[in-house]
Amino acid sequence: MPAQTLRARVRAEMIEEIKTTARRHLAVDGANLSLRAVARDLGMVSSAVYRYFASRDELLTALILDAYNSLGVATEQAEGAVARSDLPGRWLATCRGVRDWARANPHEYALIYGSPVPGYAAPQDTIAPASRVALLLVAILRDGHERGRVRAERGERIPRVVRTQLAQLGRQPGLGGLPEAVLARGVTAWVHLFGLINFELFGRLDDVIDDLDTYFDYEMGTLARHAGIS
Amino acid sequence: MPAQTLRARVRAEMIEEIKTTARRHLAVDGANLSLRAVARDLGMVSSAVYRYFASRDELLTALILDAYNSLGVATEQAEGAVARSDLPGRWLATCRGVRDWARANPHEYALIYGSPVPGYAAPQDTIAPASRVALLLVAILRDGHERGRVRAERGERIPRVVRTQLAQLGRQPGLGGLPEAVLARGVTAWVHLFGLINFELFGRLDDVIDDLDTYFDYEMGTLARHAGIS
DNA sequence: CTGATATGTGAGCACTGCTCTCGTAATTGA
DNA sequence: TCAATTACGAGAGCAGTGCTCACATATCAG
Repeated sequence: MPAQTLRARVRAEMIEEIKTTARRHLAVDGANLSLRAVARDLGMVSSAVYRYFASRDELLTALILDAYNSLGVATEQAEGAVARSDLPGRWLATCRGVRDWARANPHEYALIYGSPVPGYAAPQDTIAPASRVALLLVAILRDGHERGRVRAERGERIPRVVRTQLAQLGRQPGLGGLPEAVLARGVTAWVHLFGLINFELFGRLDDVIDDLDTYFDYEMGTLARHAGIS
Repeated sequence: MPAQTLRARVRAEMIEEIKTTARRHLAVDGANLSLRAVARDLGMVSSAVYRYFASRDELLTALILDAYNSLGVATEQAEGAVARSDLPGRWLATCRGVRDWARANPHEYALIYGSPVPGYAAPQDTIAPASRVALLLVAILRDGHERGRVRAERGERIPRVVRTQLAQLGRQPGLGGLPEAVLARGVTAWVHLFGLINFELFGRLDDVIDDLDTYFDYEMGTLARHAGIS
């Protein structure tokens, strides 16, 4: 007799199977995912799926959560493979990690970084997985700052409102003790990273930049230097 | 007897009416627009709509085209209201113009800058309206460059591949005669502008930045300075 | 072993995009 | 001016959708 009851185990497998086939359908149909089609593929009747997911939205939410975590681990692995002291290397690896995952899983990326489906409110438990990449960027900045190799650019004037906002943001767990100027660069880089990937994936750069690999690295390098990473 | 035949005129009005109610539905249902619901609102049967739009996709395409142009004229008007010599003012007005329009018409914005609907290929006639904002940004840079007030930052090294790509891009109509370094900043700003608005509209900055008005202006100012606008 | 629970089935409802046929109205050419 | 053509709206119908419900069966806990 296993630790889990048989029914619980087969249920977990079923959930995984549903999500897997749903992901496969996602790559074809995009966000308008058909529960019935997924059920058909699994050889079950559509109403049976509702034993596992209360609605189509709930299935999509599960896929979104998985996507955030999948992106998170992929990026963290890429970043983790670089020597701790190599800050620019870690930075670039992080950015590339996001982009590579996005290009490998464009539909899942669109699911989490495209337009939100109307009336769909992101549940509370998605916000932690959703911030993994941002935390990774900040971690690099913090490491660099602690080693004295990331310094706030002087002479730049941040509006007082923004500065206090950043200070407040810096008090959140995981963002501790960074000067506002550095944190500001972090946010800028975070926005630009996903902005660029969005434009690339959604074809907005198609007749603008050919060699997107090189351009991406160039832009991320600029961001890194801008953030004070040497 | 009018210049247009009566039928042609009432047809044009009908098309406009359909698009207007479709836009209203868009603000509620989001991108999954119901042709039947639109028809119901207009007191006609669903099949009648097909006399005006061959498919739901075609109606969406028309809305997309209108949205691009609406965003274009709004931004161009905002930019046009600033004295020609005030380059930072024109820049900020342009960026604010985009953001204001996006915030005023979030669903139409999502339609054109959110994830593309799967299997939907942007028709050829959308690319010109889609580039109006970008051309506006470049026009400001070109004006500044001609007046000798926008100078390429020295000391920055652009990869050769990117540089030749930018040179080729600069040969396109409307982008004439800008140094690659300036053009590079223009592209960066363009990406960042829409990246930031995306993050704002899609709620990604909700627990990060409170005073988004100030932050936006701050970021756009940084971009302008970065692009060499003084 | 028995009662409770979890799961799959199939019918059904209201909705969707889209097609087709059929009258009717507006337009056009002779 | 009149006939032929064209444009348009109505309505039925098809295949698909998300979702609910009653019902049967398999699995569990006590």
